[in-house]
Amino acid sequence: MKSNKNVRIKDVAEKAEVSTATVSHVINGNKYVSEKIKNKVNKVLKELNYHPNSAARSLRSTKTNTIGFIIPINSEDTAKSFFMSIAEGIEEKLKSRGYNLILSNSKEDPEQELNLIKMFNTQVDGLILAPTNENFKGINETIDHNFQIVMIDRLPVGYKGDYVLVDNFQGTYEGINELIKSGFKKIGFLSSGLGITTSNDKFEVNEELSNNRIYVNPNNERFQAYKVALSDNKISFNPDYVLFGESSFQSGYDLAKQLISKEIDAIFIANNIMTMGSIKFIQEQKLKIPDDIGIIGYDNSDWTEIISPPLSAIKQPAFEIGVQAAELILNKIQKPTSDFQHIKLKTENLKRSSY
Amino acid sequence: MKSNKNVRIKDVAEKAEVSTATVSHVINGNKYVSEKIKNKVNKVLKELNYHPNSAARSLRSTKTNTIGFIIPINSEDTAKSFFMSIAEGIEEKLKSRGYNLILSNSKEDPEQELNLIKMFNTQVDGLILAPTNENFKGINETIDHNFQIVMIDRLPVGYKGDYVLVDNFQGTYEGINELIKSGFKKIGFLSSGLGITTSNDKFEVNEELSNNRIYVNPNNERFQAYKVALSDNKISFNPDYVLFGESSFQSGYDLAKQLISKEIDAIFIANNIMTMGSIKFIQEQKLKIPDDIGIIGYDNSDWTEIISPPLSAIKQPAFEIGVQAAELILNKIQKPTSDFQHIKLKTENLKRSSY
DNA sequence: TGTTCTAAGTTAATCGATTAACTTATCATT
DNA sequence: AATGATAAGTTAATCGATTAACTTAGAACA
Repeated sequence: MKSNKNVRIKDVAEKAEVSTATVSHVINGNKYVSEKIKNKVNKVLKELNYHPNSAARSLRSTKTNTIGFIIPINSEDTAKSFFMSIAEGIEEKLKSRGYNLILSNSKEDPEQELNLIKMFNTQVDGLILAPTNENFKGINETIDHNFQIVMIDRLPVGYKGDYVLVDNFQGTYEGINELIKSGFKKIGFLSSGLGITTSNDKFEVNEELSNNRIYVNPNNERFQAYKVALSDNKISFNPDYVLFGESSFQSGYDLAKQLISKEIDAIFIANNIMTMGSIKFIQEQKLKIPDDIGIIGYDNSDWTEIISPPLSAIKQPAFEIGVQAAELILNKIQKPTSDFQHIKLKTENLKRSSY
Repeated sequence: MKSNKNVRIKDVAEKAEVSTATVSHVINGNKYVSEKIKNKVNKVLKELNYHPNSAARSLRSTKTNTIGFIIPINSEDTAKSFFMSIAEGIEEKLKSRGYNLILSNSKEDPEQELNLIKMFNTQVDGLILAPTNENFKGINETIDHNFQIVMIDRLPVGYKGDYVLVDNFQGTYEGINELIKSGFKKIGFLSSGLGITTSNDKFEVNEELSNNRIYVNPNNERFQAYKVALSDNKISFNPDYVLFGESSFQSGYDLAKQLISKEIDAIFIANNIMTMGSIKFIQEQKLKIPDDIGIIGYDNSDWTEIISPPLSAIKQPAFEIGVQAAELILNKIQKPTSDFQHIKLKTENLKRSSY
C-alpha cells in the first residue's frame, strides 16, 4: 500500500516526453517505434512501475482477458480434487498467455448455473463449463454476449460446440473386460444418476451418444460401456445388477449392501464417493477383496492405494483436461472459427489388487 | 451468441425516455427516483436484458468487484481438496455480495507468488493469500496499488495485517494429549518443513509465534504444541522422535520407516500426504494399528474413514476459513480501518480407531 | 527544384457507467 | 405575490487505454 494515485499511461508519456499513443505502441508493439524512443519509454515504464489499468483496457478493446470456469460441486463431493486439478490445468495455461481465471460454483444447480452465466456475460471472453443444465437451449438463451464456450466433463442435449471430454466408454469397457478376464461373471454396476433421461431405451443405441441427442453425462457412457462389454463377452445383461443412486457416501454404502445381497461377485463403481461408501460396507462385512468380491472404482483418488488391498481404478487425466480446454478456448478467442473441436482424452487403467 | 452489439445504458435511457443518469440511479439506488420512472426504467431494463459493462463500471468507480485468491499447490498435493474447500467458502460469500473470485496458483514458489501479486495489482479490490513468501517485506514491496489483504493458513514474518488461521496449536495439543491418555509414551512427530527458519531455538518460546517475529507456518505451531503437550505431561522431549521431510507420499513413507525403527509407539503426522505415505509403510510392515502403533493425522480427508482401521484425525474447518476470509476482506473494502482482525478457527478432533 | 512517398509520431474520439453540479417545477411560508 | 426550499431529473466531465486519422520531416527520384 503505497501511493494512493495510480500511474497512468499519461504520466509515463509526460515523463518520457512522448504522446500516450507512442507509449501504448511501445507496450503493445502493434506499431513501429524507433529504438531510441522505445528505450526511453521502457526506461520510464520501469521507473514508474507502470501497470496498465485493465478496466480501461477492457472497456476500450472489448476484451476482458478473463476466462470463466464454472464447476459443479456439492458440499461433500470428492469431485473437489478432480475439478481442482482441472482448474490448475486451466490456470497454468491461461497464466502463460496473460489471461485470468474467474472461478464459480453452480453446485449442480441448473438455475444457479444460468445465473452465473448471466453474470459472466460482460465479464469474460470465454467460458469453460462443466454443465449441469441438461439442455443447451436454456444455456444458449442466457448468453447474450459474444463469447466462446468450451464444455468439459459433460455435454448437454443439443450442444454442438467445442468440448473436452474423457473417453468414459473406453475406460469402463476395458475395466469390465479385465474383470471378466479375471474370472468374474456376475458384475454389478453402481452409479449416480444419468440425468433426467432415466428411461432405459435411450441408452440402447450407442450412436445416439455421439449424435448428441441425449445428455452426455459420464455415467451414461460408463453404463453403455458396461453393457457393451458384457455383451461382447457373451454375458447377458441383468438389470438387477445395476443400481443408481445419489452421489454420496451413504448412497454408495446402501447400494453396495443391496447389490451384494444379490450374490454378485464383482462391482464396477462409476463414482468416486460411492466407491468409498461401498468399500466401507464391504469392510464392515469382512468380505475379502478380491476373493469374495472384485472391485474397480472410477475415478482414481489419492486414497486408492493406501486402502487394503489397493484399489484398481480408472484414472482420468484431470489436469490435462484443463490444459486442453484452456488451449482450445484461447485459440478460439484469437481466431474464432465455426468448426468445432471435439477432444476426447484417454483414461488410464490402474490395475492394483482389488480384482 | 445473439446480437453482436451490447445493450448500453444509453439504449435503455433512450427507450425509457429518460437520461442515462436516471437509469444509473435506478440501477444503483443511490438517488431518489419516483416510482413511476423507476417502473418504466425497470421494465425497459428487463425488455432489453441489460447488464452493466463491468469494465466501464470499474474504470469509473475504481472498484473491480473482484477478489484474488492465491493458493500454493504442488502437483500431487492432497492440499488440493483443502484449498478447494476454502475457495468454495470464499466464492459462496463473494457471490452473495456480487463479487467475483479470481483464482491463481503460486505452486509454493515465492517468486511466482510475487508475480501473481503484481498481476493482481490493478485487477482486484482485495487479495486472499496463503503465502509462500516467508517475509512480508517482499510481498509488501510488490503491492503498489491500494488493496486489502487477508492472509490465510500461514503468516509471513513481519505481517501485521488481517488474517484467518486455524488454531494449529490447540488441535495438535489435544491430539498429543489424547495419545498420552491412551497410554502411548514414545510419540513420534512427522512433518514437512518449518520454512527457512529451521534452527530449533526459534521455537522455544511460544510467544514469539503470537508476536509474529517468525514465519507462522502451521507446521511450526503443530511442532510447538507437540513439545508443550509432552512437557505438560512430564514426558521429556526426544529430538530423535522428530523428523522433517518434504511434503510427499514418498517422504512420509521413508520417514515413517526411520521413525518406527526407533521403537516409538505412536506417531503424530502433521501433514496429510505424509500421513498417506506413513500408513502405506505401516501396512506393508503388517503393523497393527493401534496395537503396535497409534496414529493421528493432520488434517482430515475423505479417505480417513475407509482405511482400516479408520484414522483419527484433526479436522480443519476449510470452508469456514474461506467464508471468514471473504467476509473479513469485504468488510475491510467497504470500510477500511487500520485495526486488524485476527481470526483463529478451532479444529475438530475426530477420534476414530487409530489410537 | 519540385513532387511524391514513407517513416515516426501525435491528436483526439471512443469504449460505457458514474456522479458532481446544475436546472426546473412544485410547494410552503410570510 | 415574492421568496426560499425541496424534489426529481438532466447535463456533461471523467475514469485510462486504444487506435483511426492525421501531421510533418526527410528521403527518393526525375
